[in-house]
Amino acid sequence: MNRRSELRAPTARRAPPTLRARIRETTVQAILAAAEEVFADAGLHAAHMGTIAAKAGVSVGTLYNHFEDREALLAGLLEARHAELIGKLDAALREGADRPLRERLRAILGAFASHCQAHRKFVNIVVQREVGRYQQTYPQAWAKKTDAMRNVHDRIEAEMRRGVKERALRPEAADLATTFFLGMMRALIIRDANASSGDAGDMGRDHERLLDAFFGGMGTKGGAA
Amino acid sequence: MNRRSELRAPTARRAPPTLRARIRETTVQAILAAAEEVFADAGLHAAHMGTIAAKAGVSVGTLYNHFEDREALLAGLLEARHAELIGKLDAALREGADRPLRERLRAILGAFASHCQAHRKFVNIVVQREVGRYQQTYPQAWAKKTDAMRNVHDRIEAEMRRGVKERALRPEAADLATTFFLGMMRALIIRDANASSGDAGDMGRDHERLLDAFFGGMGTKGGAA
Amino acid sequence: MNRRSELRAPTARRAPPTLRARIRETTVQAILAAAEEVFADAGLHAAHMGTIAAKAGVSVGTLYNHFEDREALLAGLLEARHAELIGKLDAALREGADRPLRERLRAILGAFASHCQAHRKFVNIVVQREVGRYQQTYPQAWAKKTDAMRNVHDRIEAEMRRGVKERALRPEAADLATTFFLGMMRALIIRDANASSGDAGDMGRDHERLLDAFFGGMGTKGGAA
Amino acid sequence: MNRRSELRAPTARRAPPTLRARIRETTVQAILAAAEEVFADAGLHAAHMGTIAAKAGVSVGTLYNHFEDREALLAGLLEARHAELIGKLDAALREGADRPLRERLRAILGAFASHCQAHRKFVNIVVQREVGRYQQTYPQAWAKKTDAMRNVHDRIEAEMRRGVKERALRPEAADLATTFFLGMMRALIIRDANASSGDAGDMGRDHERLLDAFFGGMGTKGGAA
DNA sequence: CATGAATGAGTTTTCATTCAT
DNA sequence: AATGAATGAAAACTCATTCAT
Repeated sequence: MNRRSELRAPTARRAPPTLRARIRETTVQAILAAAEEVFADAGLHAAHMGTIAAKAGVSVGTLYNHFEDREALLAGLLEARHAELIGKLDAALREGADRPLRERLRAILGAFASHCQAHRKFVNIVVQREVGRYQQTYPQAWAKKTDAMRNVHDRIEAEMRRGVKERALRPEAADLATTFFLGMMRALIIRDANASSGDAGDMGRDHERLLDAFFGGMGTKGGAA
Repeated sequence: MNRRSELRAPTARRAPPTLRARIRETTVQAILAAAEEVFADAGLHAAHMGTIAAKAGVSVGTLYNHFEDREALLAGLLEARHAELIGKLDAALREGADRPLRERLRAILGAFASHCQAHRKFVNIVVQREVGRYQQTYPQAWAKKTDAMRNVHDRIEAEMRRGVKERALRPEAADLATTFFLGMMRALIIRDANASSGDAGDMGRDHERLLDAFFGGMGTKGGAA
Repeated sequence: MNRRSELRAPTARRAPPTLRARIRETTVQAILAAAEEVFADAGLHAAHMGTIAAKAGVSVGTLYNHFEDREALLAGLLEARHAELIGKLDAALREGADRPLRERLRAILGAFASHCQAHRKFVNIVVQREVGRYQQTYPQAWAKKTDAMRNVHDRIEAEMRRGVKERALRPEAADLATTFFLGMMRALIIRDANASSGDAGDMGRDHERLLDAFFGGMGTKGGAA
Repeated sequence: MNRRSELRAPTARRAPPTLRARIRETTVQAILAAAEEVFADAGLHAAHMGTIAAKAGVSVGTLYNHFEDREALLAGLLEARHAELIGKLDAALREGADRPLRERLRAILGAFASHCQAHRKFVNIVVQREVGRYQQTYPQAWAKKTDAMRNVHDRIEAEMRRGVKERALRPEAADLATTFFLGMMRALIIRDANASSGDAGDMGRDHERLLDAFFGGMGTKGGAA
């Protein structure tokens, strides 16, 4: 994860391969958790290494022992969280693989909601698309972000295509379905993020409303002909 | 727009009251245009006063002759552009006031699309919600942003409520209708912003698709029951 | 001298082309003088920007208004001082052009001695060859140094070749003559630099001794046959 | 060589008194060899403990088990190498004690050349006089350096004085003879160090040319009268 | 003794803001 | 008003040194 650590002089002993490694891992996790909070709360540019270190309970130097520089820390954070999200997404899709589209999309919403609860702060960074702005400033982080976005998009789009085949979606809707679905989901997530963090609302109910709207629209039967 | 400029009023001279004012206005507009580009391209934190000045063709000092400080410049920019957007929005709504909801929403989409074309860069700042991140850092700008968001949201929500009364929207959809409508619209805007800026796609067609999806959903009639 | 200053917005006015420029020049000179002292006293790596700024009576920021970075400052210093040395050297050579080799070499020694008096500190940096060590660290500075060294060497070698033609030097000595001459001169300069800076010794006498040794050697007539 | 190691004496154990010592010595030699390279290649300030440790194949901690701190390592290196040089020099002088000055000086040149071959890198540190710059920064190392320089200078000066008595040197040349001799020798060493390390040139021939120049000068008999 | 992660003081560099001209 | 050099507080990053294992 860090160039430095890979260049170390060859260690002869093998004896305690786990103890140091485990401490190391603990430190890295603490750093990532702190970085998540600070990056989300302060924004990408205003997140200072000193603040992150303080929140992680380590010294600045330790940050640099584990991550090449500020950007590598951000990239590492994005990578870790995205991996987790993709994992949840795939699990949900695998589980609902042979159920109808509506249930599969519900599972996707569930995966996102679960990830939002686990990493509310992190989601803010990504959903609000902040990294996108820093394409030139943080190319490494940007790459991670783009990868993940495409992964998510592709997985959902695949479901949408299957949905068309299964006659659950109208064919002419196929190409914008993913865009609109993600747009509506994002709108929900942002609304909840903004709502004074206390009440999370009834997530389940909102998901049903989203699915209703997605499949059946919000108009009356004859109304908006 | 600037504390300094407001104290300038009681000048004795009368000679060319409009010439100076016009030069002044030209300068301010050039600064705003430059700020728009730089804030959008570089991001809120990485947008430097020197860069803006250079792009506006003036010196840094001039920036400070017109805006109290960096944040005031950002706030001024947000205010100017939002005013313009709200203006377009109101015009569209006034014009379509007695037509059905679908047409009123189409007019709203049109107003946004028009604003996006005029100020593609600016829209990036707002749609991507970056300012939200800087609540503590830029309170003044944050206030402007919040105002504008609420203004837009309220106007659309009013239409949605009218839509329910007009039997164009199902009553139970009312409270999330605005959220979903804006979410879908944003998804479209972002997609186009990302698409290599050359091909704008067929905006009109996408709007119809959005309205179709909004009113009638994307599912087959019986499919996702 | 600095990338930043060249990117400035085009200034319309031409009116006071000298005042600001003159202040600018004064500042640059003050910075170079301070840099010379600090680089020489503290060494290339231990010379801190803060120290230089303090000694120059300006703020750190000002250093960066005139020089891209630390290395550019060092490179600028080397360039300025080398230009001066080469100037003196050429003047000396032009003046003595039609006199015998011994006098031409004496003039060269004089040019160096004069430069040493004017920039004793600077000479320490170069004569002690410190920059050479930092080939990778300060490539820009290293290039300037190398240029200058070659310039000096070439000019002296040209004299040596003329000296052979004039029958003042033995032909077989030609190729090492420059090396040995510079070696002896450097030895003298270093000795004086180390001597508690007060007594400069009798420079003129030492030069004669050097020329004696260079032309006639230090052995007795028959002794070291 | 290190305060810590000197306090280790009253150990009760006796078992393998030489094995440990030999391992110890091996480690120290590896460290010194690595330090020599890194100090020479990177310069006194840019030579990092981590780099030295890596090159020596040990961990940073081990460096500190053998040397009090960074400066002690440098001082230890200087001491070891200087001791070796002085040893060679004394051997050469002892051997040539009853031969003429020219041969004694040739032996000195040989001793230096041999040392240069064995420790080309180290020689760079000293010949280029870099340590001189760090009088305040590395007082310990500076002291070692000064000692060694004086030792070398004194030994050569003694020979020069003997040379005067033996009528091999002109009396009036005596006081600058050492300075010039060392200056010429250094010039040769530096020239070879700069020459792309492959071709060492004909060292023996260059030494003769140096001795010719030193004793007989480079001028024609009557030329530079 | 060896190891290597943690520490944090010390440096370089950036950039919003001021102000003399 | 416009100009642009000077300012200096604030950040990122480095690396010698320590110490628990």
